[in-house]
Amino acid sequence: MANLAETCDHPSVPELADIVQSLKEEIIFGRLLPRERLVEGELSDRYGASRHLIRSALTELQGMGLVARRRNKGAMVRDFSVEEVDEIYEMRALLQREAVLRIPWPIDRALLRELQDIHCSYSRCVEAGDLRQVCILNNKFHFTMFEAANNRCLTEMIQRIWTETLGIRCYSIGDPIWLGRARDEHAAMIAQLATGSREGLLRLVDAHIWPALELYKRAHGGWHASKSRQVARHQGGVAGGRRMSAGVES
Amino acid sequence: MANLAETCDHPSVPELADIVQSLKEEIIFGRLLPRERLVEGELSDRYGASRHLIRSALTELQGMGLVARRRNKGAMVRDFSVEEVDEIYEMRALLQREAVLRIPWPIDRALLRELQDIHCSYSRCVEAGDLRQVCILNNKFHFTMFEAANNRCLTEMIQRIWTETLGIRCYSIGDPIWLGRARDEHAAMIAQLATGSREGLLRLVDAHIWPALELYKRAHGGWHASKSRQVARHQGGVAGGRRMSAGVES
DNA sequence: GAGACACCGATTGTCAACAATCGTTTCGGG
DNA sequence: CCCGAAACGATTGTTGACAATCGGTGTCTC
Repeated sequence: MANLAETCDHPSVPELADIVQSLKEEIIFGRLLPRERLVEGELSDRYGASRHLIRSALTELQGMGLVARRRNKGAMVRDFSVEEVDEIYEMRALLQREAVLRIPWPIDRALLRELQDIHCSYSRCVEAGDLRQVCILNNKFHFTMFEAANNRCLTEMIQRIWTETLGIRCYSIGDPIWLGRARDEHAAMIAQLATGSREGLLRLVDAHIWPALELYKRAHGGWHASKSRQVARHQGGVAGGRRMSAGVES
Repeated sequence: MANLAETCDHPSVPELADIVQSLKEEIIFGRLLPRERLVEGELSDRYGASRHLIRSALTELQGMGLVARRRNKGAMVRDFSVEEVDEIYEMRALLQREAVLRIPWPIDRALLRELQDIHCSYSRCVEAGDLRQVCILNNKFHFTMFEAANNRCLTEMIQRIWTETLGIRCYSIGDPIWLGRARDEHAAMIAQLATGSREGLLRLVDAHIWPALELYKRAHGGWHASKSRQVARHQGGVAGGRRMSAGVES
């Protein structure tokens, strides 16, 4: 997830951005697992940063929906129940579908070229096994496409779900089989953009998201279904998702 | 109602919740206008709270997309260009439509009853001119309906847009004509739920959101179109909206 | 008089010490 | 042996002072 630091102006003194980025990567690459505690003091030592900075980073991650916090109890990597994951993926499908529907058709040649370039780099990194770069280029590929829909609000919502589900997709990101398959699917998308139909692209983009979900579910097995319910209760009114209550709100 | 503190666990030491709530209300009722600066010291004095608390409140409002911040320059009430507002409303329409499509049909009688009750209270408050309560009940009405779609992710996304657009809808919230019309539309929705069709409800829910947008646009006139572009640049990589990559910004 | 530079006030960002809170363990009584 | 209460250790939340930064103003030179 490339460069939040460069685009997001405020909460990112260089060091803070680094910490956020690092934690994000530890989550997506599975070194930090869901429900794992994030103790401020430990992180403070590990990164050699003041606890204040760590707190800011956690707040930011919380805002991104990656971390859940409970007052006086600390932060943990956010965990999703199977039901929640299903709901999230339904929305992801809806939004991505909408994005594809809004891409001006036939596709702009410059955009197509850009996607092809990204895909080339992507393929190379897959070969080389550079997971970190694969991740970055994967994001770039999809968001270059989604941004063509020309609706910032839509792009932001997809981005939000994208980030939230980092911890879910961590099960597929390291799987060579899945990586190869994703690469092929990207190639197929480009083909549809170049000489195919919008409907064909729609099918591809939609089909593209489910394998990671299946992998996640399999990793959690049936076990997760009951367990997660406990956790859901344990997390209480999880503050991570900026859930909001019936405040006056308006 | 009024108990943000009880439902949202972490970021809401009672006092903090109050400040956030208060600022939110000042924005929706138009006492704080878009682009208005929010100086920490001033707010600290006004609320008699420590600057630290004010900072937290601003961070929270930023997370909600109501406030934009720039490093070392402070916070301001977030402003939307006309183009952005259009994009946001398109998404609002999409999501609300999806919610209606997901409500189990025929409608659950208990839910219908609940909506009717809310609508009764709502109507009374409209008569009484209690704007604050009107707002609260309006939210409650819509979210009771949206939650019936049974997808937390969807509800949260609608909620997010709902909050973000508080500053937009402030133009209609005080208009008696609009209030009466909204009340009638709510009644019509209940009628469709009770004995009508899903398609009828869809049309109503969709039509319901546009008047506020029109009012906003009229209030800004053609003037806003050019002006807002300057502002967009001035706000730079606005950090409020958690905007993503490559400063699309244009 | 115009432009560049340096200074200054206003404002935000950072830090380290202190206070409050939670979960757990231990101790005493039944 | 079991149960409840109090004290402890581990963590998080809060505060006030200090440092860094930005925009603007005044001045000096050409």
